Amino acid sequence: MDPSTAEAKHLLAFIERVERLEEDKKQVAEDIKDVFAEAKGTGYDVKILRKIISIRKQDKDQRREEEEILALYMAALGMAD
Amino acid sequence: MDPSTAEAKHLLAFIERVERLEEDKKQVAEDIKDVFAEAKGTGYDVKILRKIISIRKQDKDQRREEEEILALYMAALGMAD
Amino acid sequence: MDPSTAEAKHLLAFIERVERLEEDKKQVAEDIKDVFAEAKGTGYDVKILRKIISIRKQDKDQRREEEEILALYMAALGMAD
Amino acid sequence: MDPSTAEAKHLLAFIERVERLEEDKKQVAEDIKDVFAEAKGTGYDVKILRKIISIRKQDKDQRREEEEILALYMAALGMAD
DNA sequence: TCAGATAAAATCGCGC
DNA sequence: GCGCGATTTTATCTGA
Repeated sequence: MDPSTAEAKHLLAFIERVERLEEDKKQVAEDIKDVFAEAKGTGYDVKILRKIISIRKQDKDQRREEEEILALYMAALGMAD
Repeated sequence: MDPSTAEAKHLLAFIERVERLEEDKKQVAEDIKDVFAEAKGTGYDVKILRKIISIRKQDKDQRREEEEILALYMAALGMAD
Repeated sequence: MDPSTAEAKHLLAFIERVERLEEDKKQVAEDIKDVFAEAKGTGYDVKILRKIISIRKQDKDQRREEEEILALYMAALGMAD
Repeated sequence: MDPSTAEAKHLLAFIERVERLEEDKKQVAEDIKDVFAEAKGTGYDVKILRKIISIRKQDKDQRREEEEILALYMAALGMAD
């Protein structure tokens, strides 16, 4: 594709937007690692921290799922939510 | 590879074992679909069934995770479990 | 829902049938992993094994499709197959 | 653990920092999906876009690696880079 | 540094 | 046909 066409520029714009966002994501992932490293330096057991976070996440997910099934039940019973 | 060598036969044996197991897996997946189809025919809402199953699974996972973190805590405290 | 009603028992029966089948499926999936692990221990490259299996699967699908097309032609020509 | 202790607050602070960062990461991931969705709406084939991005990433990694090798050679030859 | 475990992406397939 | 969910593959990460 001729890179000077408007078409090519349009395409490149999308690609570069994604690439920038992926850079951001990578950066955030590194920030998370840094926090764990800092916690470890303060004496915390990283494995336990991860497990706590995982359980808290499951709690949240479970609550969300329960709300969803409630909505499904209400829809099945013809009730607005 | 010459398919008459012992090497080739050995390789083929692994491949065919996997292929048979994948057939089994596919069969089980179809059985599951059949059960949902039957439930639907009996008047159940398949989406709700799936959601219930999903929540029950989360319950089980959560219980398992809680046991794991308990074990981690006990290990951290130097207690056998 | 009152879990003692026939309705609830009926529902639970479906759910438990699916759960049992999902257990089976999980078990078969683990068996497949075990075979790959064994092959790996024998010196095979698992990634390549997977590739071979995938290609064989494609071949089979293609052959099946060609047979179906052949059957269609034969039917169109009024020939039994 | 008594959640009112300084210790518990300290722990919670780490956990919440990680949780916030994970929220951020999730948000960025969604932004990426949005860009792809927009590109799709403009007529692009998302699969191809992903392929292009993947190739560009490989190129970049390769270029970086080549620069590193070059630096190694130059260092081995006693040349500053 | 590597294997094993874990998590993330991409692809596939179903149901709506 | 399109989103959504499930599955599979790929990448990342941790512990030995």
